[in-house]
Formats: sequence, C-alpha cells, structure tokens
Amino acid sequence: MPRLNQQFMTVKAGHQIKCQSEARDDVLVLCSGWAFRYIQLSDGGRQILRFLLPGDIFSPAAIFSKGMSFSAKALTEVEVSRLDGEEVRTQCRADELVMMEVFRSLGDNGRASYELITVLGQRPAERRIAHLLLSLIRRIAAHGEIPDQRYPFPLKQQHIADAVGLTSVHVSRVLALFRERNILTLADRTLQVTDPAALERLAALN
Amino acid sequence: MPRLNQQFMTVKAGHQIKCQSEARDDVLVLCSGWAFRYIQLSDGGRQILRFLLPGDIFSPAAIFSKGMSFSAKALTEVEVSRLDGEEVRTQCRADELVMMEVFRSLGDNGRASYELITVLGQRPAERRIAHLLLSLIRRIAAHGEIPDQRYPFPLKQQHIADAVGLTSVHVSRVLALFRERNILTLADRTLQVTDPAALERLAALN
DNA sequence: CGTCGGGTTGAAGATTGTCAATCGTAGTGG
DNA sequence: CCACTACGATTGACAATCTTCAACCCGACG
Repeated sequence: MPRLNQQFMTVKAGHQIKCQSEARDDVLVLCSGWAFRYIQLSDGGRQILRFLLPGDIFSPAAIFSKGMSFSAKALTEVEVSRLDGEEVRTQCRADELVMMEVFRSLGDNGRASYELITVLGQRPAERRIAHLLLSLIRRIAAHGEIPDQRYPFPLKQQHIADAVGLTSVHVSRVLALFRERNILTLADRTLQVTDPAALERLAALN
Repeated sequence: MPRLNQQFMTVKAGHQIKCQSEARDDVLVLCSGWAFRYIQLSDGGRQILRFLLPGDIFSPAAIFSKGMSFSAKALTEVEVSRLDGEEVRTQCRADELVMMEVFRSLGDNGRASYELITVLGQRPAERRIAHLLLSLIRRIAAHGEIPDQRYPFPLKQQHIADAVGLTSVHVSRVLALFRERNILTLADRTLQVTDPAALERLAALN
C-alpha cells in the first residue's frame, strides 16, 4: 500500500484556508484545530455551512464532483494536510476501506446539511442555537472523552450567529437566557452544560 | 451490459412514496411527474428539502451511505422506478459512466443544499421565494424548451412555504407583491415570469 | 345548493434585526 | 506601570419582518 504524498501547512486563527474559486483539485484534511466552511455574500453577510474538527475533510464532495464553491477559514490555529486529488481517487479505487471512509464523510455531511436546513427553516432562535451547540458537543465528545460537561469551544458569538442565521446581538440575548435558566454557560472559550436534558429537548429534531 | 432489474409504480398526487425509516435498500428514480423530499417534524411542521423532477434519484446519497432519513411525497401523479441497491452498486463499479452519473447527482444535491442553507440563513422572504422559483425554472427549462416564460408549476403555496421556511399566509403576500411589481404571476398551476432580470436580481446569491 | 380546499386580506402580536451606547478584558507601546 | 486601543459581549430603545388568528372569497365538484 503506497503512502500518499502529503504536504502540511499551518494557518493562523481567522485566516483563509481555501477560497470559493480555488481551482486546484487537491484534498485538504484538517489535522489539528478548528475550521469552518462558509459562503461569503457580497452584501457582507456570510453563512457558515459547517464547522470542521480534526480528521474532517474540507470538501469530500469535491473529490468526485466538480464545482463545490465555498470558502474555508481557520477558527483556531490549524494544521492542514494537502493530498493530491488524483492520488486520492486512485487510492479509493484500490482500497475499499478508503472509499468507505470517503463515503462516510459524504454521508455525514449530507445528513448535517439536511438537519441544518430543517433547523433554519422551522426552528426559532433558541432551538437553532441549542441544535448547533449540541451537534458540536457530540462531535467534540467523539474525539476524546470530556470530563464534567465542560467542552472546549473556540467560537465567537458572531460565528454562532453566522451559522444559525441570526445576528450576534440576538445570539447574546439567547445565551443570556440559557444562562438564566441554568441550561448552559458559554464563556472563556469553554461551554459548560448544566442541564443536558433541557439542551437535548431544545435541540431535538422530531 | 446487463439490463438492470426494475420495477415500476405509480403514485397519486399527495401520496407518500418513501417514509423516513424505509428499511429497504433500493434506488428509486422519478420517471414522470413531480415529487419532493422532506422531513416531517412532530409538531406538525415540515421542511421540504428538495423538489424532484423526472430523472432525479430520490436518495443518491443512500446508494453508498446508510441512514439518510427523509420522506418523499408525490406532488403530481408520478411514475417511479425501483432498482435493487446491490445491482446498482455493482453496475457502478462496472460502468464508469453510471458512476459518474451518480456522482453528478450527488454533487447537484450537495450544491443545492448549500444554496438552500445560505438562502434560509441570510435572505428575507422575498429573496428566498425568488431563489426557489428561479432554481425550479432553471431545472424545468433544462428538461425541455419552454415558450414564452410560462412554466408548468404544480406547487401549492403551502409547498413553497414549507420549502423556504415561511407561512403560506406570508407566501401569499409576497407573491401578491411580485404580481404588483410585474415580476411574475403564479396562478392556475403556471408560473409566468414577466421580468426575468428582476427575478434573477432577487434570487442572486453573491 | 352546499361544501371544501386553497388563496387572500386585515389586525394584532411575537420574534428578530438595527443602531448606538457601554463595559470588560487583553494587548501594545510609551 | 500606565494610558490607549481594539475587540467582543452586553444592554436598551425602537423598527422591521414574519406569524397567528380569523374572516372572507372563489372556483370545483358532489
């Protein structure tokens, strides 16, 4: 099994990793830190499509299909590995497990997209934010056991706002509400959940 | 090249084609009529994820990845072809072109999802509706040349509402506005566009 | 002729956005 | 060590957008 050619880079917090019209056909993988995919609108708005954690592929869909145009930015300082697209494709054909991994990633992203569409279309502010927080918590927990319901959480309120389609002002108010109701506290780059059941009730998508 | 086993069914307008927890691992293809994918919420709300036109696969992602759970309904009377999942997968491995077709479909759906997320998160009612209408127009036009900017359009206002995350009452008001401004008229299962440029301006995602 | 589904309209209220001021904290440079 | 600054979070007042509820219309259809 040939080792794939890879090339590393590190990007500082807040800086661009990939822009909408990136021509190159490479596969980027997040090795450490947090990042996010987003679409930049000309009127200054931006929609965050998904947050990326270590191990995530920046654009799994782009491996087999052209023309996904979104940008990606580093949320914290990150390390990114760049693989040649063609090598990845031949590797997929050769190794069933690699292929499966790519499909799993594609499936996760698709499911997350549909959930986000549903949340944005059908849920009020509180429940949108609860859903985002719980989704992230689950993914963080899958990466390593977390003591005590305290999760590392590098997002600013503006990121939450851009992810769930609200203003940062409104996000601030909703988080204040959560704090008053003793559901969770978000401060100091840490998310502490005090009432996980309540959070799940709000985030539920049934 | 072996002909795939297929089995046809027709479903009347408004009836279920596939439900969220469909266990069977088959590939459904829409042969005629319109349908839509959606997620049903327990509180009565529903989010329409995508409208399907003839030739569309109900769940391209499900071919290679488990656990996409949405339902599908017929919008008009439809004909659906059912293929065995396993046969489709072996066919994909055998025939590069079939594989490419599936990837194209996956890519289209992914792109559409990201656009919908952006529209729902960042755009007000008018622009959401404009975006939906224009997307549909483009797809209809791709299916056969259309004279005169008059498009067949089987959606009720409730469908538009569930697709863009608004109430049907508000959809009605926005459509009235479009009519007053001579942008388009929606009546009688036909969509007539009188000012395509204005529609594109509203629908634009830049 | 009645009724039913879908569309339209008005009035009132809830949710969310906008604008602007304030505050706290962490640099940064003198 | 002390301004000075910059950034993010918070708060209040107000406005816009969208929903809710209810009534009504109208054409299709039994």
